[in-house]
Amino acid sequence: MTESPFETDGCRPAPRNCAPDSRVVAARLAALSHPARIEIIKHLSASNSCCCREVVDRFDLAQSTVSQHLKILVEAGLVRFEPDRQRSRYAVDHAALADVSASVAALVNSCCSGR
Amino acid sequence: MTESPFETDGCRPAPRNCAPDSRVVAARLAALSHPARIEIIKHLSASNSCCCREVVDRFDLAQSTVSQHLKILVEAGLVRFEPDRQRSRYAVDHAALADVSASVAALVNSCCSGR
DNA sequence: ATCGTTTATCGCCGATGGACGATGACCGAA
DNA sequence: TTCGGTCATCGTCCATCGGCGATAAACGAT
Repeated sequence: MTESPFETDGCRPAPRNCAPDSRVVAARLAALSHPARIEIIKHLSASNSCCCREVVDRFDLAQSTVSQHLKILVEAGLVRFEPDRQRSRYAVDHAALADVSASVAALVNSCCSGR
Repeated sequence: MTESPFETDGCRPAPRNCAPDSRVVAARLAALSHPARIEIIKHLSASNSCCCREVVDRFDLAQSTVSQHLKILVEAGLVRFEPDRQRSRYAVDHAALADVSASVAALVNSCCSGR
């Protein structure tokens, strides 16, 4: 794979007149909308950075499943990936995470300001 | 149908050692993780309250599809529903929305504080 | 070279999501 | 009552998700 999670699309299908913004926000929230991935994010953050195996040990999920969740998080740009010898180091991208938080806050604000 | 989306569960499946919190947050984010629903939330908020038809006119989605999206938002507690004659009035629950925002912010904070 | 470990990917499967059209209920107006 | 508009629900279809085991690649150590 090349890189950016949003190069072309990678978002859910949306009706015609949806702001592109909504698609991006939705895609990021989708990455966060699974309990296992939320826990993985927490775990990564607490450990600063982890390899896949550490996460597998923590949760009782198959290694392939964890790898898949990690991939989804990386593709959403919420987690950074760096190969390290035969390991893979995964670390939370705090800026991206903060950005998601800001996006949600902005949505909520836009909803309240319009009243 | 009987009732509340969370009576027993209504959340996504989660590995054993997921904080119950994560399931609740994930469920709410799931409701927000679709571009159409985000746009619907914005529209509801801008109009203060809408009936289903108004939303259908705004987006080119079938009435049944919009109704389904609204149902999901209501079940997630993000939108309030009130029957009004033969119409249905839908309005954003700003408190609930703010709560979601707070949940995400808390997640992000917990990730940053642990460093 | 061989083994053990770690990882990503593949294929499969059941379940869910998202879209639609059709239908029937409800209600106001004619 | 009948008609038109609004709505929720049902059934269907297709795509995606989420889980798993199996496999192969990569690499360090023996």
